[in-house]
Amino acid sequence: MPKDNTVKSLKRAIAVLDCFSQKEPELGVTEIARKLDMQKSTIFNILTTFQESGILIKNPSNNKYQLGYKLLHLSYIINSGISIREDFLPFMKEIANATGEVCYFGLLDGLEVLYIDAVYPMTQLQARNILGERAPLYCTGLGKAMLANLSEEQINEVLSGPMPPFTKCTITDPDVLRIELEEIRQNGFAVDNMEHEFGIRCVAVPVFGLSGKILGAVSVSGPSPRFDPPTIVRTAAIITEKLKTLQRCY
Amino acid sequence: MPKDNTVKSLKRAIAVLDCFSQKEPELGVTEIARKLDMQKSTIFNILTTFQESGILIKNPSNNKYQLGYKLLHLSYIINSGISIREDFLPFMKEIANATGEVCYFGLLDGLEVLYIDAVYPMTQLQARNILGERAPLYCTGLGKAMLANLSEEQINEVLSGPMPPFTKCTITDPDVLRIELEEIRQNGFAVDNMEHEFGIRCVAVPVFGLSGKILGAVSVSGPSPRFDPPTIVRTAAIITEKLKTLQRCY
DNA sequence: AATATCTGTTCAGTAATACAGAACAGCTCC
DNA sequence: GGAGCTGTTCTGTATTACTGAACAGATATT
Repeated sequence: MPKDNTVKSLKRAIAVLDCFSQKEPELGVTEIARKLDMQKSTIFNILTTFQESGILIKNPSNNKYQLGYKLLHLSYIINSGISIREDFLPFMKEIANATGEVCYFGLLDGLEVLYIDAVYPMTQLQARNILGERAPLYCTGLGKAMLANLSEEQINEVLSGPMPPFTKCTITDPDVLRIELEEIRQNGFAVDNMEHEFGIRCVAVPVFGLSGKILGAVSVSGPSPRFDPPTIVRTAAIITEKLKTLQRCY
Repeated sequence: MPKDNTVKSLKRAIAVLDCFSQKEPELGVTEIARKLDMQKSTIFNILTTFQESGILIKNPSNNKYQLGYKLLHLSYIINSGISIREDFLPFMKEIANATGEVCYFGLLDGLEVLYIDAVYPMTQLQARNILGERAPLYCTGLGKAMLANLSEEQINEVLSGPMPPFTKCTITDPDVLRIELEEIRQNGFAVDNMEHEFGIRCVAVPVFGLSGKILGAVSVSGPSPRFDPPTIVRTAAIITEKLKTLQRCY
């Protein structure tokens, strides 16, 4: 039996943190205990510790917990360290203004899309912050652009996992997706045809690091009526062209 | 000996997280062990566990660790839950445009300022994101506006703690600060006279919750030449006036 | 209004495990 | 080539985290 060098009680505590989501931002002791199939008292001790340190906040009115401001601060430290974010910002502004649509930039994190930034064209109002949002690889433009450039092994892992349909356009058949991934590699861009959000089409171009490995992707998305096939091809060309002008060091 | 209901190994792990800062975003095993006066192997196990779960990332080139993207995601969940943020946004835009200077909004978190948002006037380019940044209470406009409205006990705690000077204008004498806090209470606004950043003046107005407790503050700041005493008073009046129009539910 | 059934909380004993400490390995710099 | 760093591995022991049951407070039900 090899040693695994991990602190198991810490693993349990992190599992507790992972219970919180946008849909369930507030959870109680029993709720979490049921989710993780653990003892109430165990969860209670973990929650108390997290609360004392500011990682969780306890709502006194209903005794439920939510993620605390300390996490916001930790995230700020990361954010100020993501230099790639600032490098891409002017570049994204150009794309947003050249296309007149929203431009997204996402990184590959594990086997998920991690949204880093959204830039709106001058004509649109800047909306909410999306830094830190996540989305699956199989049904988003950014995701498919990255997925197509992963190893066969990683692709299998994604395609063999659960792929719940987000809209009636979501591609849930692994074989159909495999064919599309080949097309993406040949074209150099991926298209999301309302697969993640109905009525929204999206074109995404992969971004590679200097080592040749996939880093992330840049996309432009908007209402489907404005995104007919010719527009899609033209938009992909614009992004690809602008990407070439970008000096990077990753 | 009363039970404390906390998981001590988790406390240690959180202490490890707290070692990371903007100045030291990357730390090694020995470095952390020295900081916390703990065994190297203990830190190693904690770091390994954090890394496996994505909370920390290990840089393979130098074996140092940094905060990972999972924290970014957790912070995103919080962010989308801070409704006060969106409530204040249009209001801050009005102030930024009415004064032509940057408008800040911060919450009181513990005994520190937690920056929530910065809005730049139309004439200035939006700069970096500051959500999650922190600053002390004793030497910032936002901080002093809040500090003046805390309990005597909390004020003592801040004034008796270390108050390192950020600039040559930073007020480090508790007695001088006490007099100023009284002025702030009477005037209804606080002034930061280059105490945190040299050359930058700032006017801040406190924001109270419905219960009457201090929640945070709103400030306007800019280069000192533009912020002479009459301008400061006028700016404070603008913020106060706009604040009255804000319907809140906190 | 009284009971039932949820919550969150406390506590003591035991089984698990986290940590100390030493030894090893890989690296850089003298 | 060795001396000083790193990070990593490993084992025994003492700490302590978890189990499980009992209690308390709130809410819902009858």
